[in-house]
Amino acid sequence: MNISEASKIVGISSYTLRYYEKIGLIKNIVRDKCGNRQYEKNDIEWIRFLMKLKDIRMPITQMKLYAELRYKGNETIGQRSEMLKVQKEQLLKRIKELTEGVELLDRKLEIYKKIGGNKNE
Amino acid sequence: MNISEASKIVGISSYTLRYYEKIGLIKNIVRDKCGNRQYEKNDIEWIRFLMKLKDIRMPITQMKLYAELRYKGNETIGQRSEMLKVQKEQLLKRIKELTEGVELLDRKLEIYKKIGGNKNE
DNA sequence: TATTGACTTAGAGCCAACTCTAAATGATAT
DNA sequence: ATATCATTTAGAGTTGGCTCTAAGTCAATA
Repeated sequence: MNISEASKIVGISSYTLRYYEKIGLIKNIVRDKCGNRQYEKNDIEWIRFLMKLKDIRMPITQMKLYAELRYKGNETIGQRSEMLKVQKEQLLKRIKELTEGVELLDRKLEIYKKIGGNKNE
Repeated sequence: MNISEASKIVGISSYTLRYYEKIGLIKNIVRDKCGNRQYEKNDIEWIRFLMKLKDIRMPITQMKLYAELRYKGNETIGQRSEMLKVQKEQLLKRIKELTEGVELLDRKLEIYKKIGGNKNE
């Protein structure tokens, strides 16, 4: 599939797809006879995985490192595991912070309920 | 307390404190005879609350709206409650996404364990 | 009195992560 | 054949959120 189709199915713009390639997150995209990018199934899967890493706030620099290891093949699986473990720890920490954030909001909402009545209801 | 003391106790730079004032997140800071900022107890509390909102990824534009309502006084408590409720919903959604992220990482780590052995151990 | 040091301001610079522009090429539709 | 349209590239511009610089003021100390 070409770039605009790929763009649609992964949910990011063509600009961004080219940008990811430019900075090395995506590599070895096949070109057709006109020189246009032809994204294949496993490219799409990889981009989807990248989007997941992005969702969980892995910075692009980290993703790039991960991508480099991936493109080196199976002998880097140990290193990739380590990276993902670190990422997981950070995620768990973050989830804890956000959960505390919810509690803070609940406390604040409770206070507002007491002093303000509910003028918007 | 002056700006550098305030900076230390809230954990953000003097630059950032002035920037927050410039964009309207913080207002009405008392000045001493020399024109230097004198942060008071309730200023510090407000800044700490702002930092919590920031931690939970409320964008500065939203924080600014919230700040404007706060500086208008108690008649805006209804609106502020609404904002915090929206923020809370977003947070809960985010927590769910991150929890799914942890699961994704666990699945990937399981796969790596199977195919790669553990070359880093 | 001279200098040191913390503060003041307006505005420039920086970084991440896009987002877009301009100019060119090549395939398809009229 | 000409126009239209998606694509290509390099590189410029944008946004959010700071971060710093330059030039100046003021109070305290040697």
